[in-house]
Amino acid sequence: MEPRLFQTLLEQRACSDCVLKPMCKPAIVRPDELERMSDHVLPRRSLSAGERLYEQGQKVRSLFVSQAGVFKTETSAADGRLQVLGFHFPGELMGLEAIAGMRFRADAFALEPAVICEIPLSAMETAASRQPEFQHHLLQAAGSCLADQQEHVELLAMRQADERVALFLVGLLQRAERISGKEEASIHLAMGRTDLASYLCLTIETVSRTFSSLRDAGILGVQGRHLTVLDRQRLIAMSGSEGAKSTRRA
Amino acid sequence: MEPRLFQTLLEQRACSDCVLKPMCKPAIVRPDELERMSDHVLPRRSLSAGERLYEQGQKVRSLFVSQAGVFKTETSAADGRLQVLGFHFPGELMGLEAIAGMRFRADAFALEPAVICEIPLSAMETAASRQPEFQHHLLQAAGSCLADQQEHVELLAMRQADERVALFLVGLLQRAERISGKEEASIHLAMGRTDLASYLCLTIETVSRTFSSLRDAGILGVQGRHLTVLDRQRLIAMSGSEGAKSTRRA
DNA sequence: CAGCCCTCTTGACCCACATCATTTCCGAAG
DNA sequence: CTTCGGAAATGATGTGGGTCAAGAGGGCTG
Repeated sequence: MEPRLFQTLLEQRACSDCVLKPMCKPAIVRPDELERMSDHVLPRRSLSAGERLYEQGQKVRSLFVSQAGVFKTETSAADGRLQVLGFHFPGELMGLEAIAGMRFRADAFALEPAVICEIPLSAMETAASRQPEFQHHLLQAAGSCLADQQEHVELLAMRQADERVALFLVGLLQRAERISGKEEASIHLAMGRTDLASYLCLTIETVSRTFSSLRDAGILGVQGRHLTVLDRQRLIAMSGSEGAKSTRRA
Repeated sequence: MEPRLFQTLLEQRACSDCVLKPMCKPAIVRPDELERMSDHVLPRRSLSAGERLYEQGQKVRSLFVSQAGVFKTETSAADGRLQVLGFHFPGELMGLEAIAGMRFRADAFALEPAVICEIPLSAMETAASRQPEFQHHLLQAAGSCLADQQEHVELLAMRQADERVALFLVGLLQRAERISGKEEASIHLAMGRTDLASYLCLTIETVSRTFSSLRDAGILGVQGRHLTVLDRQRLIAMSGSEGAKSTRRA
């Protein structure tokens, strides 16, 4: 796919599905007009790959929604250990977990060149008060974040490494398909093995070995960060339900 | 402590700190008056130990806040595996993660005799629109839920069993102290070893062994569900920071 | 094209924790 | 008090994946 086109698709999708849509000036706009729009109300900012969006401990003034590009959020413990808490795709809200303590609880990094929409907290609350519809969207978005986090816990609770990897891949596939609207046969990983391993609470060696065994089983084609789904059914089967062979734990 | 008094303390604390306070009729009321109040706006319900508050898959009409008693939320996977996702203390919001899909994603059970406040979604959104202060509280509450979930992930990412247990206990201690307002030397576990193990992604045997080794190390007194903190400093030290001895993982 | 660096892969070994199997504890019922 | 049953503790053994150690690509720069 031609990059420019891909970018445009992302843009359409991200904006048409964005929690901030009701706040963003060209809220309801025909998709074919989106491309040439430039006068958005919300401030935007471009980030290059690896650039930091916000920093753990920093005071929260705004929340963010990726408009293009995938982000990761990552905490660093006192002893220096890093832990990837989540990956954030276009249209997904970032930073909500920080508003209770008014400080960001993690660093956020762009994993690839990205465009971010910023929403000042004060503007957000004002808009939510005035527009019940937006308030509703906001609560829905909060609920989604929470549901995502729960899924992360459920993923970690699947103890076999291959189940975790499979479940993660199925999740990626679903997110990609929700964006493109069609069934995808390939996955491009925005993150490296290190971030992947951290997110799954495994080592990079284990992730690598798991990919290899999926490849050997004819389920997945693996070329670095480019994956090809060869046997969708078996991949889905591996991602949890089939387990139950041995293993106890309540 | 006399049960009646304890109940009263819980009641004061839960209500004075409740997200729903601005919606609940006797919102600002002197603590000494709370005890004899009975005409609350929000519907309440008593549950006995083990009773289910809501069920996975059920349509969401209301959110809940425990007013007294600890709850657990637990998902059951297709293959029957159960996973405890969280424990919910008085004053904490339950069910927000469900509003994106409009169905509860987990079962909720009272772990002990409990009183629950119910808030219909429609009433909540209306109130939030009319009272910016309540809207603000609600968003803060959503942020807290999210932060709690992140802490759960961080807990699971601490791989050593004893670190997880120590971190969990320190968390309980903090919650108890936030409620009572003073430093606590003992912890009463509302949950059994099975729920504890599930939450920590360990087996009950490992939890039990970890408790024993904490006891043998003179850090903790263990009598079933009643724990005594003997060496607070070492317990806190174990709960993460000290790690970093071996183990890699990014 | 060579040299370099960085990410990923693969192999060999080992340990923390799961698993399986008893035993002990403790509260409720009689 | 004794009996009973479920929860918790303890012991013995096995293994998934962490750890350590080498390669193997693959994309830069000179």
